[in-house]
Amino acid sequence: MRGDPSILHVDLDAMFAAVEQRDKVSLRGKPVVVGGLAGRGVVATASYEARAFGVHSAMPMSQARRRSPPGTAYLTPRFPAYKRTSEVVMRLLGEVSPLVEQVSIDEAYVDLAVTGHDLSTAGVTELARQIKAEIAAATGGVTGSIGAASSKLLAKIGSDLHKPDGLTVVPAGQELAVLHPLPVSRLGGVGPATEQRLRRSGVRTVGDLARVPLDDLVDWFGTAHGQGLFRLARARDDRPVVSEREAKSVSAEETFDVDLTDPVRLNRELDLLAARVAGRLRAGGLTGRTVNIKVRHHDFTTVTRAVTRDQPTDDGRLVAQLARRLLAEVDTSSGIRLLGVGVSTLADFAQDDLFSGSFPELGGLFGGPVAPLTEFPVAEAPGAGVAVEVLPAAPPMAEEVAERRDVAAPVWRTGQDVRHDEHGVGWVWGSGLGLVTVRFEGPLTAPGPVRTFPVGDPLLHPADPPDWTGRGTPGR
DNA sequence: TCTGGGGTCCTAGGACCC
DNA sequence: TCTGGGGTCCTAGGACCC
Repeated sequence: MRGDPSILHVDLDAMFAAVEQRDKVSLRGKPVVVGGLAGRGVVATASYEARAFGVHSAMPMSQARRRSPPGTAYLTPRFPAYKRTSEVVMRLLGEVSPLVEQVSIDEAYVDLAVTGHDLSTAGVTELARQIKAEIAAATGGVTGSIGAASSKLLAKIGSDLHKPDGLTVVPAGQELAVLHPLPVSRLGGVGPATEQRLRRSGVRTVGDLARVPLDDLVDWFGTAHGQGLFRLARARDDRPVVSEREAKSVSAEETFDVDLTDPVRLNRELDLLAARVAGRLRAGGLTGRTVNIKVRHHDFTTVTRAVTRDQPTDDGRLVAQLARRLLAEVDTSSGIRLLGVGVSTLADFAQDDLFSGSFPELGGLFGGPVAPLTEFPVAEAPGAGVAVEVLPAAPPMAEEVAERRDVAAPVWRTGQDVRHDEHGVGWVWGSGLGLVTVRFEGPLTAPGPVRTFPVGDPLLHPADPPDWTGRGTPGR
């Protein structure tokens, strides 16, 4: 905690609704609800006129419609417009200080300590007043509330204290006086579950929380959360303002208007989501090793599945393929309301390029760069079967051998998958390293020639993989 | 017509390695 | 041949935030 109120928290008031009211005169002074208008939509932002009727963010739209008076405007979000307004404000804040942490599209912390501004309470108050006026002028009337304090915690609480169009400066030394009367739910990180647990022990205000021993908090909430609450209740918060944070995951998900059961349809949706995620990865110059799916059942129970590969990817077809495998592990027969695809364990460079050369020596497979996808000519044994054995690189696993006489069907063993396309080219598809032995056989006769290939990584193959689904490549 | 979409962080358990 | 302990990676789930 600092000795000056040198951290600002700037929060635009009901931003989505405010932009709509700015852009359409007839909406001013009226209840405006922005969010998903379809059956399962929720409220993203309600204007203050709508909030008076009990409408708030995250409320189901159906409920918002019941609460709102006639004449309420229901609008689908126009993100590009909000983004432009956000950029105007962030640019403005960047002129106040070089250290600005944008938390979301409508919120940011500004560190004044790295500037030459007067950090007295009066000085900061005047500065915040100016910033508020500039925001309103630059955005055409969208207002922001500002809190200034000696920590992020108090700055954020301050900006919330007199919304909308509010300004609260917490003088150094006054933190506990401001904090302790507030309900615990005002602390960042205290949601419904934490609030409920605290209430069970008679804790309602931050002041109450400050009287709970550390051991109890750790008991109830675990080490990290427990210690965090202990500190926050005492206004101990030295989290720095950080301007750049690296993304940790990229994901896309969709809630369907009606629950889906058709596996073909589900797979198609998965492909679309995978393509969206991959496109955003590429746009951000990112690649990731872990592919996740999220499945929400009709009863809102949610499961996730994940698989981590050795090499990162930004290839939508590969993400889709892995996502389909993961989905195959989940029982979808009773109806799916939401499907999601994500990529995590991100690397910020495309590793593909490093290994797109020729096959390395076998020795290189063990710990070194991996080979491209292994191809083998199925046509070498026309009209015959092909036996494929996949031997993992690690000797202890060598007894796990996948064997299959018909490579048209997938082989599921040791994470490997064998296919062939209509051109008579077989593919080994998997993330493991090792050797694949292909034995070409005549029908019901003695084994034919045996060839051994290093198993590489499909991601690294420069050519388009074949369409294993038989339904065409997921389109864009 | 209850419950969006994009994220972050934490925990717990198991595998694996030394 | 009764078995320890720490570190790391991975997966699944949950709480939380805007």
